[in-house]
Amino acid sequence: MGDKSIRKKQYIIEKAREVFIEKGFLTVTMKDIVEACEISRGGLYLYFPDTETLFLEVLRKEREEGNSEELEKADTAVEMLSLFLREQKKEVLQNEKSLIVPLYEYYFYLRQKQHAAAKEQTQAQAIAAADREGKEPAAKPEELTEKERFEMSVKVLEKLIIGGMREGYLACDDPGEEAKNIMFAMEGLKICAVTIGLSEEEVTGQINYLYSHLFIRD
Amino acid sequence: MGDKSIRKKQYIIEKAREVFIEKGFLTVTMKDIVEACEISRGGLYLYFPDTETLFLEVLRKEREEGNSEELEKADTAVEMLSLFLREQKKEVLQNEKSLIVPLYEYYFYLRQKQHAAAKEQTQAQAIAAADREGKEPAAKPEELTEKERFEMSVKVLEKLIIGGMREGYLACDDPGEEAKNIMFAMEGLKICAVTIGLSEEEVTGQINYLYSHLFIRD
Amino acid sequence: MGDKSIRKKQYIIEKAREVFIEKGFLTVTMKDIVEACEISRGGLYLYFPDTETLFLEVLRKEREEGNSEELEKADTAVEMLSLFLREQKKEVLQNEKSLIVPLYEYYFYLRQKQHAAAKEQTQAQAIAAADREGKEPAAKPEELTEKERFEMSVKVLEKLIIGGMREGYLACDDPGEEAKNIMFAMEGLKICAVTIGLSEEEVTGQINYLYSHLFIRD
Amino acid sequence: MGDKSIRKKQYIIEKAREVFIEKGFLTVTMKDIVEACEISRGGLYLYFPDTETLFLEVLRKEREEGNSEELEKADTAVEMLSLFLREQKKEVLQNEKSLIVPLYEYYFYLRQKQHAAAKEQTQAQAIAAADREGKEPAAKPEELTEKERFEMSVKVLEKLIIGGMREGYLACDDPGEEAKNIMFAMEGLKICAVTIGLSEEEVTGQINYLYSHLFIRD
DNA sequence: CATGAATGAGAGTTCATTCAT
DNA sequence: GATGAATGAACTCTCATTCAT
Repeated sequence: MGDKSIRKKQYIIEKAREVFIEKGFLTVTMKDIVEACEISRGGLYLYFPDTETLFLEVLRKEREEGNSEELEKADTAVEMLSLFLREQKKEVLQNEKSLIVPLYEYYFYLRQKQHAAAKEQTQAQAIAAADREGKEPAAKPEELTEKERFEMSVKVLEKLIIGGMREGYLACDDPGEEAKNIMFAMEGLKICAVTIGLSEEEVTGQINYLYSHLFIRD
Repeated sequence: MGDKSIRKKQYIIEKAREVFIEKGFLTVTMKDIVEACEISRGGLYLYFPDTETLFLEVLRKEREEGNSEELEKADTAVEMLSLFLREQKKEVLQNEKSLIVPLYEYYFYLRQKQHAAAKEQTQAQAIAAADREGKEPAAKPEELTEKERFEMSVKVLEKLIIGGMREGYLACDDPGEEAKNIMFAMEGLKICAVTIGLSEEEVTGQINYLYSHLFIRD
Repeated sequence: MGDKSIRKKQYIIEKAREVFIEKGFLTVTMKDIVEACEISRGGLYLYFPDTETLFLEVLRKEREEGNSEELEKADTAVEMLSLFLREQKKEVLQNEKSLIVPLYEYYFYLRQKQHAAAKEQTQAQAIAAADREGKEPAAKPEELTEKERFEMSVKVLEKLIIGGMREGYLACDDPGEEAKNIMFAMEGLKICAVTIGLSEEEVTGQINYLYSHLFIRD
Repeated sequence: MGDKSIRKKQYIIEKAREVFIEKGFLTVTMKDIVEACEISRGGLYLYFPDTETLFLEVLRKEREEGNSEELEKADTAVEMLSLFLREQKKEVLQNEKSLIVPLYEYYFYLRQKQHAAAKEQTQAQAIAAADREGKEPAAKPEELTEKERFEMSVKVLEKLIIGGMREGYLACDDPGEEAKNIMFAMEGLKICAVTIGLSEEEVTGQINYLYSHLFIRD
C-alpha cells in the first residue's frame, strides 16, 4: 500500500498548504489540518507527528515545484535579470496566496526555539553541556539553510549583473552590494506587502526602479 | 492611589516588553506575562484585558520614547540622512532585543483577523454587511496606521535626498523611488536579520552602499 | 462506533439528570457533570458544549419517556380525569426527585437572557434591530414551547370535563376556566412542594377537593 | 455616624432590590451589587457579608412596606376578599418588576443547602451527628417561615370566606380547601406569569373565575 | 468608615496525543 | 493502516474576599 500511502501524504501536504497560507504557521493546530483534510485525528499522526514536520514538507514540495523554469528560457544575462524580477514581482503581488507569512512565522519560531535552548544551556550545568554536545547539533544537515539559499540568490544576481555589464547594457560600481540591495528590497517588498499592504503600482514602481537603475543612460 | 497604579501599569508594560521580545506576539499568553511580572493571575487583568491591548501599549510607549532625538542634532540634509541611516543600522543590529519579531507577528495576526472577518461577512447576508458598515470600522482612528507611518518616513527621506541635492552633495534621478528603495531595503535588512541572521559587516556594507550610492562621484 | 457513542451520551444524560435534580439548573457546572459521570473534562465537551444543551437533552428524554401511559387505560372521561389527577399528584409528591426545580430555574434563566438581549437591543441602533429580526428568532421551531404545552393540557382537561358532563357525572359553569384553575393549582402545588414543602395530606386534600368539586352532588 | 450608616445601608438595599429583580438571586454577585451601587468593593462588605444576607434584608424591607393597607379600607368580608384578589392580581401582573423570581430562586437555593447538609450528615460519623445536635438547629427562630406565612394567608382567606358566607353572599362546601385552592392557583398564576408568560386577560379571567365561583347564584 | 488593589481558587474551553478497535 | 473516543495539560477569565492606606 506504499502507493496509496504516498498519495494520501501528498493530499495532506496540499491541504495543509492551504491551511498554512490562510492561518500562518504558529497558530495552525493539528486539528485545523485534520479538519481541512477531512481525515481522522489518528490518521494524520500516522503521517506527520506535528505541524512543524508537516510545514517543512509543504516547503520542500513548494521548492521542488517552483524551480528552474526561468533559467532555460533566457539567452542573455539582461533577459535573465528581467525574468528574475518579473518572477519576484509576481511573488510579491501574490502574497495573499503565498507561503510568505507562514514562512516568516516559522523562522520566528525557530529563532525562539534556539533562544530558549540557549537559555536553558546557560542555566544547565556546564558539565551536562559538554555531554550533550555530540547529540543534537547534528540534527538537520540535510538541506540548504535559508541563509545559504539567500546567499546563493545574491551570487546568481551578482553574476547576472556582471554578465549584463559585459554585454554592455548595465553599469554598476559594486555588483555584490547591488545584488544584495535588490534582494533586501525584494524582502522588504514582500514583508511590506503582507503587513502594511502595497498596491500593484507601488510594487511595479519599485521593481522598475531597481531594474532601470542599472542601465547605462544615454 | 492612581499614582501607584500608573507605576504598576508601567512596570507591567516594561516586563511585557521583555516577554514579547523573547517570545514574539502570537505565542505569548497572559500567563507568561503574569509570571514575568510575578503578580497574580487576576492582578494582570486589572490592568489589561488581553495580550493584544498590552502589546499595543508596549508599542505606544516604545514610540513615545523613541522619538525626536536625531531630528534636532543635524544641520544639513546630508547630515540628517547620515544620522537616519545610523539609527536604522542600530535598529537592525539590535534585532535580538527589539520588537521587530513581535511586531511582524502582530501584523500577521491582524491580517488573519481581517481575513477571518471578511470570510464571515461573505457567509453572512449582504444586508447585514451594509448595516454594520457604519459602526465598527470607526473603532481605532486614534493613531497612525503602519502604512501611514511608512509613507511618512518615505516622504521625509525623499525631502532629505532633495535637500542633499540642493546642498550639492547628492545626485539622484528619482528621489521618491530612491527613498522607497532605502526603506524597503531597511525592511529587508530587518527581517533578514531576525530570520536568516546577518553579520554586522553585511549590514554595514549594505547601508554604506545605500548611502555612498547617492553621492556625486568625482 | 456510533453505537457506543450513543450509549455514552445516554449515560451522560442520565447522570446529568441526577445532578440537575440535586443542584437545579443555574448552579450546575460542566465540572459537576464531569465528576458525576467520572469522565474526563474534555470527554464531556465531546458530547455537549454546555449545561444548557445538556439540560435540554435531559428534558427531551424525560418527555419522550413520560408519554402516553394513562391515555390508553381509561374508558370514560371521568376515569381519565381521575388518572390525570393521580399522575399529577405523584409528580407533586416526587418533587425531591423531579426536574421541577431545574426546570423553573431554566425558565428564569431564559427570561433573563431575553431581558438582557432586549436591553442590548434598546441600546443598539434601531436599524440593526429591524435587520436581525429575520434571523435569530427562527432558531428553535423544533419543539413545543412551554406555553403551548400548558395550553394543550388545559385543552385536554377542558375536554375531559365536558366529556364528564356529557357522561352525566360532572357539573361545571365554565369548563375552560375550571381547567385552567386545575392547572394553575397544580403548578401552585408543585412550586409550593419544592419551596415551602407540603405534606402528602395537604397535596391529597387539595387534589381531592379539585376533583370532588366537579361532581354533581346528590 | 450611625445615621449616615443607616442611610447608606438602606441605599444599598434599594439598589440591590433592582439587581435581584433584574437578575434573580442565584446569579447575582457581590460585584453586581457593587457596580449597581457605585460603591467600593470593600465598602459593600462593611454592610453585608454576602448576597444571601443582603437578599434577606431586601425581603424584610419589602414585607415591612407592603403590609396592612387593604386591611383597613374594607368593611365586609366580601369586600376584603375582593381587595385581596385585586392585590394578588396586581402582583401577578407586575411580575417583571417583582421579587417573585429571585424569591423562588432563593427557596431553591435553601432547599439545596438543606439537602447538601443532610447528605453530609449522612456521610459523617453518627457520633459527630449527635454531637452537633445542640448547635446549629437554633439558627433562625427570628421570623416567620415561608410555610407559616402561606398558612396564615390560607387562614385569613378561610375566615373571609366564612365571613362572606355569614354575610349571605358566598357559598362553599369546604372553606379551608377553597382557601387553599385560591392560594395555590395564585402561586400557579405567579409562576406561570414569569415562566410561560400570561396575558392580562388570562390572569383576570382566572381570578374572576375564582371569585365569582364562590357567589351564590340566583 | 471607605477605598480599590491584589490575591487565588475555580469554572470554562481547546487541543495534542494516545490507544482500543 | 485508519478511526475517533478519551484523556489531561494548559490557558483564559471572573469573582469572593482580604488588607494596606
